[in-house]
Amino acid sequence: MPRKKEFDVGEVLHKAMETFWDRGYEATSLNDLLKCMKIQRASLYNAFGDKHTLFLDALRRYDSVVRQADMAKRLKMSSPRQAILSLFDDTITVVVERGARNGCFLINTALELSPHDKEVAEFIRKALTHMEQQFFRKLIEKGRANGEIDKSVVPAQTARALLSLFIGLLVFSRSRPEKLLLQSIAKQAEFLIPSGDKAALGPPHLVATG
Amino acid sequence: MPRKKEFDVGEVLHKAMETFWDRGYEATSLNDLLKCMKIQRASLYNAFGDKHTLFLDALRRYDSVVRQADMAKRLKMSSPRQAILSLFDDTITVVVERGARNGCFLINTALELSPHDKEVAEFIRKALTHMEQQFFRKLIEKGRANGEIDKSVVPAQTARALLSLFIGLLVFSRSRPEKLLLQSIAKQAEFLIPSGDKAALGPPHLVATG
DNA sequence: CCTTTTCGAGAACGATCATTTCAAAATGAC
DNA sequence: GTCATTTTGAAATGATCGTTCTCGAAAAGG
Repeated sequence: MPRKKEFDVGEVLHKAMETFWDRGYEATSLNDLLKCMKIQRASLYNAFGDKHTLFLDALRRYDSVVRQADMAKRLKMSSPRQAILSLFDDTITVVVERGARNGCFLINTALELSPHDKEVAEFIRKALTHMEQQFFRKLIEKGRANGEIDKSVVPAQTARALLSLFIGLLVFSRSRPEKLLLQSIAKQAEFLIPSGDKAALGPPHLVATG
Repeated sequence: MPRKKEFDVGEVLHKAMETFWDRGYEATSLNDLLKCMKIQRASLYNAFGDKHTLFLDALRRYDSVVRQADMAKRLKMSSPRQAILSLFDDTITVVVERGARNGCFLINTALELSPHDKEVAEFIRKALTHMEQQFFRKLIEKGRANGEIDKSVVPAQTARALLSLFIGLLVFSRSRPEKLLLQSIAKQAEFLIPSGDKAALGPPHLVATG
């Protein structure tokens, strides 16, 4: 039978993902991709079809390898409340200390392509909904159940607010990656999920300090 | 002296702004611009320089004519707290009822160009900072002063959180323009600036309902 | 062996990109 | 009317876009 592929498909797809993530869809040319993926033109078209298909594959890879993997890791943490807060804290750490200014590939793409690309739009819609329902909402419910989060917190609504705050954080990480600014946002995330009977604290808005 | 211009510069710039706002910088071609501005190639280059300069002009126009004008209007409102909340409510109304899915030109551009265009990045940084300090922060301080907003609210931090929430709202308006989702975010904005002595309400996290 | 597929390296495709150029028409000042 | 100036319409620029194709060499299975 045929000759085997000389490059690892997942590996070069990952490289493509990084480039699209950094520059967006329109600003990334085929030559840019070839350079970073280190494969030939024919190989790219043979393995991935066209640019748009490659982009969707890269987006899917980001969603599973980066986003869902990270979420799964946090969902397994023993403290639901800490799982949520660690997402904010870790994001800040990566931005401030390691200088990661790429934001989130999904959010970047949501703004660039969602209004004009139905296929991309649908994928992003599902990913954001998944993040809202299966990450934030689920963790809030677990936290309420085990007493870490105050019962007054409404899961559905707070999940949406946390996601919104997190999106703001990601936007800032691309345009105003200032530590104090990002920390204020994380602090308010904490404020949205006040501790329950397991941990004693005053009314949440009284602990607001930076 | 010379022949007079046959088009209104501000008018055609406004048209260019709308197109860039809708599609972004890279996805908008010169032909797209010429079609929507209804002027000739030579006229465009004569009046605005090149595409990048035109884009910056459009961005500046958006900032002054759309953003700053709206902020100024709200800053003059009698109730500072309502001024903030009306920004969220009005945005939702425009998105849900008038189908405005363009989001915010500044935020869209922040994600598309900020990491790779220093000139744009600096302008956006200033605009976002202005919005944080001169709109949210100033209104929170006024609200605290006149008793509409509880004294426990920390202006600097809450201003950042509100801006972050608002950015989330704008991102969603481009990718998930669902009324209930957007309203949850607005509700949490309300939650971040609990009423002071002028209006009686329980602890803020107890009023969470849709 | 032969067949099949992928490889590297590149040429070539037509289309579109942003930008420049140019002659003709139109305008306002004199 | 004349001249200077700027618009207009359109053509032409060279570059780059995504995509297809060529071609010989290399590698694996029958």
